[in-house]
Amino acid sequence: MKNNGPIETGCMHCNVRLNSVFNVLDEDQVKDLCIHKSCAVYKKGQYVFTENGLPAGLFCINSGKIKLTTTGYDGKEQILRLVKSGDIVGYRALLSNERYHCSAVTLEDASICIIDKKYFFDAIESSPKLMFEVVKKMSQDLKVAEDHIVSLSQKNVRERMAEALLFLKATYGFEEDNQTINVSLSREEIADYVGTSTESCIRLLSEFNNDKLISLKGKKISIVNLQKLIQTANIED
Amino acid sequence: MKNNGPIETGCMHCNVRLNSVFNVLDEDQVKDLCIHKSCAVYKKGQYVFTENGLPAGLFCINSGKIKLTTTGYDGKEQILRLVKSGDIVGYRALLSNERYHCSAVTLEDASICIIDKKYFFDAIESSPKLMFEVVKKMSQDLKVAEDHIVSLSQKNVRERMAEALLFLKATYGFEEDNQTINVSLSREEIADYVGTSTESCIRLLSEFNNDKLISLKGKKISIVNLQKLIQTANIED
DNA sequence: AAAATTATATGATTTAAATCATATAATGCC
DNA sequence: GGCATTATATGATTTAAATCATATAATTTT
Repeated sequence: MKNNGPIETGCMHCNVRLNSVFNVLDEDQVKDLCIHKSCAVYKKGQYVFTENGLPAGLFCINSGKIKLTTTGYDGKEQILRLVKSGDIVGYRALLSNERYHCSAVTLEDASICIIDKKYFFDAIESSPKLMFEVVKKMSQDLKVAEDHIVSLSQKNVRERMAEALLFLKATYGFEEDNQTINVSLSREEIADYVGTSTESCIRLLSEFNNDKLISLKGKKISIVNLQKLIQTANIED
Repeated sequence: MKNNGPIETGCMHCNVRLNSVFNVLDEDQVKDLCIHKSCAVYKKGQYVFTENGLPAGLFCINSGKIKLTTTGYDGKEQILRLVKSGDIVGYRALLSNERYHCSAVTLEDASICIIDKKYFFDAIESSPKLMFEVVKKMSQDLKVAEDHIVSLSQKNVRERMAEALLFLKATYGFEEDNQTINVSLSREEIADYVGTSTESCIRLLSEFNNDKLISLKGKKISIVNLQKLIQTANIED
């Protein structure tokens, strides 16, 4: 027998509502939001949007992990941000009415909503709360970017590598074993975030492994000695 | 005889109104703005605000140049942004309700307004246009920061140095001679922006000078061969 | 104006990290 | 399953850039 009741997969129960900037909206506003969004499933490695493209709306990550990358000099990739479920993506170009200056690529299979551009603008104009949430998000990303600038400017590769592992842990957390970082990146991708060569990245991970700071199993990295890793990253506070 | 007419030094005629995010406000709104701002004069080298401080309002640069710096590891200074007249400063911490994560220091004598925090929030809530202007500003700063990340990750010091000179030119423009960059930074400050040692910075400027890309007179740097400097910076497009 | 401090300049040396090279392991593919 | 491709690993060499050192020029301070 067919059930004609409320669709359980709607916005009411999705990550976008619970963990994202949209948590400030009330039930009616969320319902309204659902009308103007469309959901899509992406396979690992697919592009959500690409550099120089025009934003059609705001992307909300329902599930899956995404990297924001830009093509630097000689085609070398730079990972600018790492995004997880509940996050919004592509807001910068959208808000400033520009083309994307980076691409978004899924790191694993993902479910992603796109909220229509026009509707998103209406929503933030009519809800200062939502606007402030988006502003806070951008403000946070700006802070992270500027912290990254300081690292790249002042730290050596070993320190940045340790810092990157701590950053991955902070972003994606641990798996059930409480020590394995819950994301799979290639050595090259890690290098593209850290700002080093793939070989140096591999070498340093091996060293950290030998020094029992981390343990390696394929692409999975476990933090074995957090305290020593923090020391290696040379973080203040 | 005393003149009781309109005060000519008010907001109507200041840079903040003309070149800044506030250009979207109408005459009445600007008048209102004036009531809630106070202006102050800063000597070269003075702090406008400092790292970890709490924002009391939004700073608007009437005249003068400002650097935003953060203290990195081992106390090494990092220049994060360079600001000119007409710009707003300190909006990030203010909007996200955080402490400053960088300090603002005047690079020359400056005249700076501060707009009361509460009033600024009221203003952006009541004027979506103003809010969008501020958002665009932050978006721009985020883009610049991420471009800087790519440079620091992928370019060598020589390329970054050339790029920095082009950035200084883009930010502050030329003097009347149409080739001297209109800002005076110490070699150390340039190094703190480029992410290199003071010695390397001095050496590279000397080299550029010998190679007739630039010419040096004290802290004043003139771009003699723009085309070659762009090549040295290795900029695409 | 002289002394002291700080900024700029340049040479010599060291070092971190990139590059080059090659081997092995893992993954995708017909 | 076996072949091809890509990813990881590690050694050897080179190179860019930091560091150390010292000198001179330019500011500040007294």
